[in-house]
Amino acid sequence: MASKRKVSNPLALAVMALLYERPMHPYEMVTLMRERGKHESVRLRYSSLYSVVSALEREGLIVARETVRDGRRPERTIYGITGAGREEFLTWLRELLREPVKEYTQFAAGLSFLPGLPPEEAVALLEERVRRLEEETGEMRSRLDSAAEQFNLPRLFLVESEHELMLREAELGWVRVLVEEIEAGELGSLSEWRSLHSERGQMSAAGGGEEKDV
Amino acid sequence: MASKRKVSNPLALAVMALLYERPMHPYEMVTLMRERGKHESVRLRYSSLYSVVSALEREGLIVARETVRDGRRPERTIYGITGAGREEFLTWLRELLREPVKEYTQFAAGLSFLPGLPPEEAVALLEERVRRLEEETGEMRSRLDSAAEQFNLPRLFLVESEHELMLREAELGWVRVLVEEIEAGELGSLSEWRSLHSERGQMSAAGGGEEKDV
DNA sequence: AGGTATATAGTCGTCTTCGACTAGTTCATA
DNA sequence: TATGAACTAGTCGAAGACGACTATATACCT
Repeated sequence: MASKRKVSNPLALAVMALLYERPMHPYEMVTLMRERGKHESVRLRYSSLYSVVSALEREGLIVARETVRDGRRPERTIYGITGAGREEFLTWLRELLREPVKEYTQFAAGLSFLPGLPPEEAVALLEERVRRLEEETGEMRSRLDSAAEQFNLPRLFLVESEHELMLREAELGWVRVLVEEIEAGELGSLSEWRSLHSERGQMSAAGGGEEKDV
Repeated sequence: MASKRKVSNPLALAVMALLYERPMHPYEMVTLMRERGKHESVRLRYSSLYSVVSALEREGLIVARETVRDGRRPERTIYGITGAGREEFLTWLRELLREPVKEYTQFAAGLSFLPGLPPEEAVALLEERVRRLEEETGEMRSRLDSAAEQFNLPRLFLVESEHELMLREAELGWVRVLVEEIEAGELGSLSEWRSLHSERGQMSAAGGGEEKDV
């Protein structure tokens, strides 16, 4: 399973989902994705969109139906989904829901090199992160609540936003505890940690012990 | 802040971190990253590594020190970090720890199109995900415990693995609840949801209501 | 002696992805 | 009525990332 897809950008999934509903041209896809908040969960960039659309067409998952011209605007090509496209959409979607995949986050990369900073600085930075996460999650939660009630949209259509909020809140709780644990010396002796930075800013071991292989 | 870095692949951060310790050649970086488990938190690919190293050299963040040849093996170039490289490493690391950044996950993309499947199938897929997550988190936890005690490595050097495990466990709990909520009709009426799929497999609204903008 | 699996140490070409740019249209406003 | 912002609808070139491939050395097995 999880064999290589010919068009692997998740934006392609969104394109197929939209064309599953009805034929439309790329710019309309952008508009609809924005209206529905899908650009919060699927990275949307014009330049990628047009490449993705070409790739999908090349692979026979969508087809150009007609090109229309509106006044002197550039002409717009209207695409529709094919049978193969419908199948691919469903297969892909099932796979995404069924199979957890490893993601590499920026924060994980940062944490990997935490010993690269002295403990006091690490604590200060993480405390700043806590503040920013508090603000961010607060805003997410209120936007979520107001979106739900204003349009009385079933939660079904907001589930990805709830997921994002959940991840952020989990991170927030974890970082709060992490800060306390660092201060309590529970990650390792603070003096040893500090000593990695003693000689004129040179680290003697940025990555720590030699034989970690988790 | 968070202005564009000239070399933005997180692998570059790892390269600078390693060269902060001492000069070495690219293949040795791979070996060290593997030994220390850094490839779990920073995506490591040979081909990317060599591009990243060239880019860092081009930008003056690292320099080639010497090239040595060992028998008839290809020659290896040994790189060292520059002053600019040290600064860039620290600045970048601070930014990663201080500023939360939005990440787009595969699962979030999948969730966005959840209404594209009938509720019974969605539940089945998510239950399968729960099983896989249980297995995965179980393995992660035992590897983490054994790594800590076998080498009695301070937690400081495992913090990114703890972070990853925390995220997975949070997801697991959330998906379990989600399944129950779907079954209880708390995301929206199951019959309405089903009706999106009634006409010979055609969806009438893959993305749901028209005016969501969370 | 021969075969093969694994570790070493990369190169190359292709496909993807992105940021920057173009260019016409509509609308408010001074 | 000129002017500048915001919206519409993309194109293009360059850089980035990845998979597939190459080639030697060494250890192990039979």
